Amino acid sequence: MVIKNDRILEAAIEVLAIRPNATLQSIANAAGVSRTTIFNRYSTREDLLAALAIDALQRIGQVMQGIPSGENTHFDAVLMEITRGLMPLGPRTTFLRILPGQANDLDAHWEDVVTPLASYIGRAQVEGLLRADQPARWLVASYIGLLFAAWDEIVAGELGQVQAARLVVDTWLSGVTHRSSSVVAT
Amino acid sequence: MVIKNDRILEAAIEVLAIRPNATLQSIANAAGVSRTTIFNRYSTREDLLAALAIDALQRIGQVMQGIPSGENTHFDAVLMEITRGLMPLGPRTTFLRILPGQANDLDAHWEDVVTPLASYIGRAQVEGLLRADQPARWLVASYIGLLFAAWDEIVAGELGQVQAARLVVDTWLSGVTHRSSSVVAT
DNA sequence: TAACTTCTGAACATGGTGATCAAAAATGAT
DNA sequence: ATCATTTTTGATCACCATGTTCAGAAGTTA
Repeated sequence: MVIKNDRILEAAIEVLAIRPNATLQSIANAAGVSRTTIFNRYSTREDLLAALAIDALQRIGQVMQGIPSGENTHFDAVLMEITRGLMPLGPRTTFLRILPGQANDLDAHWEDVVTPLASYIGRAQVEGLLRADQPARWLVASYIGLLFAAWDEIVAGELGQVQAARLVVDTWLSGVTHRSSSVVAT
Repeated sequence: MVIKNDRILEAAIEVLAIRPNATLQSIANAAGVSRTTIFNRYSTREDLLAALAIDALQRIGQVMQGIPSGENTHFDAVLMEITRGLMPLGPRTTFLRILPGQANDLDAHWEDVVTPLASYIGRAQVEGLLRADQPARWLVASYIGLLFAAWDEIVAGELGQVQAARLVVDTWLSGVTHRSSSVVAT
């Protein structure tokens, strides 16, 4: 799956990040393109928004593809690498939440995109690396939840990408309760 | 702070949950009220949306008020109680994310609402109950992140409120790594 | 140059938002 | 019950973003 770099999408991300209600005209201006051209490519405004979300999902998916499908030899290390790879995508993922959530087929895309992670986590659970007293689905959901939290903090300027990745992995694996040593090597 | 039960707000929650782009007219119909009346109370559409968000925040704040400000004698128990209290608010909190996030003053409201939790967590950190190698701000953010994850799962019908609360607390405190016994009593 | 595709600007219809206002309905006080 | 006040209502209007159509310009490929 090739992720193409569309001037319109890039401009839309910029403009909508500042003003979510921005006009298609203003997006067209930012993209250096006619408003008609936008309609040529995305028949409705909602289509454009959906394209933004799908683009974000594809980039997430691309990172997730880096997850090995074999044995979990270096679980923590792999998890950290994936998490680091995801950190830069924060600004793009805003649209996954702002989007008209209705019963769109984004959920299905999510499933696809997160599949490698879900499999990886599921296997780790079977192998005894992750606790088995929680639903596999929750393990995935909780990781994603921390991911969104980290993205928010990064966008808010409260965390750097490296630190954020470390916090996500560390918190997800070990929780926030005080203990002498961390599971993940610093 | 008294949270009033506005027919318009309740109708808006219902209608917008199904179709986020619903017209004010349809909301008015659902509320059994004239469209003009909506404008009398909320001067713009965005105002109405903001009112929904603020309402959700107020309800969250009300639960947070239940956090004791004294010593942390039963940290886990208090955390669980608060988490359980928050679980039913899932559907209302959708608007906190769907909202035109721009530079509205919702962030400030957030700060206010979460203050009791932040203080509570900060104190627990000082007392050695929670790990001190992570920013206090992240401890709060990660909890909220798991909260949103749980709300999503509940709305998706994947979890019940009781189980979801347990997962949030358990995961936040102890993480997902396999260990023999849970920190939180079941 | 010629065939073809994409982009563009203009014009138009549609529909939701927001404002205005006088009449109607509900509320409240005496 | 009467009167005064407030709220609601329906109707009308202007405005603007969306979405459509289309002929011509610009760019591409052969």
